[in-house]
Amino acid sequence: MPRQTRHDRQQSLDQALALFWRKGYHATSLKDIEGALDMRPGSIYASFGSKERLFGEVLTRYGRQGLVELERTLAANPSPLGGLADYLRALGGLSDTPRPCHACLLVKTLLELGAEDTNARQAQALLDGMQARFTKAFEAARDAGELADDMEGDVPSQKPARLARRYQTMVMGLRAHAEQAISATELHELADDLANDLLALSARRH
Amino acid sequence: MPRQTRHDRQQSLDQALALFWRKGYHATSLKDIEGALDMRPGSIYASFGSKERLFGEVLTRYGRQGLVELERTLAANPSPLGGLADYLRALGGLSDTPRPCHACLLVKTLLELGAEDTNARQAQALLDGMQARFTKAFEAARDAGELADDMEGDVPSQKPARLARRYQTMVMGLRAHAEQAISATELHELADDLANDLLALSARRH
DNA sequence: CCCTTTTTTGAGCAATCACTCAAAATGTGC
DNA sequence: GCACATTTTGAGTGATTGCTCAAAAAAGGG
Repeated sequence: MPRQTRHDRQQSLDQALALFWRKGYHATSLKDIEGALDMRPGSIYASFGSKERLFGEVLTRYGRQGLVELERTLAANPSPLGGLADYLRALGGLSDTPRPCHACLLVKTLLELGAEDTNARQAQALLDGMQARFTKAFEAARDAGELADDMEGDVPSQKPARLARRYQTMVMGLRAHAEQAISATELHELADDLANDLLALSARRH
Repeated sequence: MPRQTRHDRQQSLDQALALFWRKGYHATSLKDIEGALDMRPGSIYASFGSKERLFGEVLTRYGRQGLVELERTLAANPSPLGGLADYLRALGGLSDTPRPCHACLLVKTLLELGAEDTNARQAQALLDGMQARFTKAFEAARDAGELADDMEGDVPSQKPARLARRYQTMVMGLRAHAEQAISATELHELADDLANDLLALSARRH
């Protein structure tokens, strides 16, 4: 029977996540990781293989958590468009919570490592997953009649996939903005404005 | 009389800029810099003091160039709101030009180095400068009667400062989005959609 | 309590990091 | 061509990087 390990793998990943999220990939040294996980190099390499692969697992974990949170927010609101607006507003509350970092780890990774790196591709794939979910939500909004069709025929720029792209642009921008020295009040205000612009998509048809 | 230097300072800065922009701060080693500038360590340190200070000068140069480009775009269009829309569309054309990187160096720096770093603060200050210019443009738009005042009184969310914040959010998001593996066509489409959303601010009043 | 299996340890590896400095090279004024 | 002032060189600094591996420690099962 395998002897039980001293450290919980998921917990170690969470600690590594907080570290990478705050400092970024390159600025996080193995010394830092040793300290955060309270593990010696040998154990770390036995468990995770390399710094690069550890970061990969961290990214996956982060991506899954983010998707779950999005799903929960959308489920809490009967209106698809309202759910998306709520998600924006929730991001505006980022500055209140004691997160390690306000910007999205996936975006940070993509920008730091460049599009060719393996882990950056992983981040890219996870971002694509988020965008796919956004598209589904906009489709639901359309089917529920929440989207204004300005003219009779369907307007290309109002197609769910393109709305989702614009929405993700806002989310990325908002979270990057949140990394700046900006007051909690101003961030709330900004998120609220963005949410209202989104809701105007349905209001405009009247 | 001082003997003339073998290298042009501005040209060296441009080469360093391309390097830092592509690889980020930490991933750029002095070996890389030596290669790009064709200078030996001693010369580099005599000219720029340290890697950190070199990066600082690079940021300043980048920021100034960006502001000049914004100014030119705004000046080319008699309508302030139209100018801002043009700037968005110009960013959508990023993927065509042979730039070292699509994302904004200031945002990359802010995300990589975290808000406490000296150079990140510099990046922050330059971003604030951009935002201030956006605000001026929205003020001009309002004074030209280009902004819809949905109700009679002034709507807080339509104040120039808040519009500028939202606009910068879009710019940041768009450029971060451009770092992803996205086709040139899709990026144009996205930038165009964002520009049209912006112009809708004036169209809505009818 | 001992044996086996698995995990953990931590000194130490080669490579690379940002950086220094005395010496060589290179212009300028005379 | 010479003397002076300045720039450029590049081998080499100590520190740190990600990582290895033989040995020690720690849990079952008997």
